[in-house]
Amino acid sequence: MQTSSTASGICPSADARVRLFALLYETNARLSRTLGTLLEETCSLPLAWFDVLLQIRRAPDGRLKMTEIAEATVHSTGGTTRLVDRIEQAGFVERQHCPNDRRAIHVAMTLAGNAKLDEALILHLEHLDGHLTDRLNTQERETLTKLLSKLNCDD
Amino acid sequence: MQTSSTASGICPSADARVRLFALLYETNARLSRTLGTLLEETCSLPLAWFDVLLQIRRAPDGRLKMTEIAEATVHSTGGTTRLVDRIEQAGFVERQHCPNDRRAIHVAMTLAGNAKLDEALILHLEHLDGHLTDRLNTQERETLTKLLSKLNCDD
DNA sequence: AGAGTATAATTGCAAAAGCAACTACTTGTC
DNA sequence: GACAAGTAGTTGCTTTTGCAATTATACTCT
Repeated sequence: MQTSSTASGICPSADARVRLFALLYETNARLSRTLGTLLEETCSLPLAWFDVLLQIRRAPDGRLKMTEIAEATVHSTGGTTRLVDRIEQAGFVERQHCPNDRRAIHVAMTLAGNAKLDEALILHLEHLDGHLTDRLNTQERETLTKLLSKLNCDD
Repeated sequence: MQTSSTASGICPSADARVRLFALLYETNARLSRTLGTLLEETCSLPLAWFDVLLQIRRAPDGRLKMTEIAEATVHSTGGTTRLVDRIEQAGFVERQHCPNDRRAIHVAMTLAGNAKLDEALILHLEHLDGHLTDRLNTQERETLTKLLSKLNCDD
């Protein structure tokens, strides 16, 4: 089986690698959309906010700098500024001055943010039960995790 | 230092399923972003346009209705209308009246669209070589495809 | 055939996000 | 210590997108 060429009689749009990427793209879009709708409707929490709150909770010391949030959520720094603006305005996070570096800002969760995230995580787990756990068993989920991890490391 | 509450002792944000979803979300975001930048810079083709062109090429008869594009690309119908507007304005697709159903519209590729897609697919395959093929072997890619397919079927 | 419902696409409006320019601060070099 | 270069975050502007309302056409049931 010949590899990437084109023009040679193979149709690149049918290439297994192209289909795999498309599948990843589409699967994520579908899952994200249904989860986003669920969180929005039941919890009034946009998916992008959920993502930020989750990243902050995961951080070793419970807070992240703006650039770290941008990196973790795969947003531009400009987009992150305004995303955090909205979440802060809603009272779920707060900006704190960073003592070591006066340019930097620590973003930390508030009590309300923690409570909201707990609430959202329950919905998230229910959603995953209906879309992930019921379709892949534990072993399959572990395999998937391993494979995606390999793809996710940055160059 | 206390982990953020959650009453029961288990921290949902560390749950393997939650991490798997986050990994999918993030992996897709990263790959899409690098591909999008590449296509945009080298080929002047937004990733969303590429996706539409690819879906149309995949269609059995080389054209799709608006709703089918919306479904396939996981966009709203309103968003799709304007997305197709832009692609049409650039000359890569054209709207055709549907003889059976006067409400519906067939979207088909133009010669320029086909050429552009070919060009983009070459870049896409190069990108995949650097981000997919070099990290997962054939077997692993097949496994990943199988697992994602299970997740992708709609309810 | 006609009323009522369902479907296909579009449009107005508003929210969200990126890029590039900018400010403020830090670090490295001489 | 001062100047150059690098880094953190914000803002202006523009593009893209979704949601809800709208229009036009098709289907269904009596």
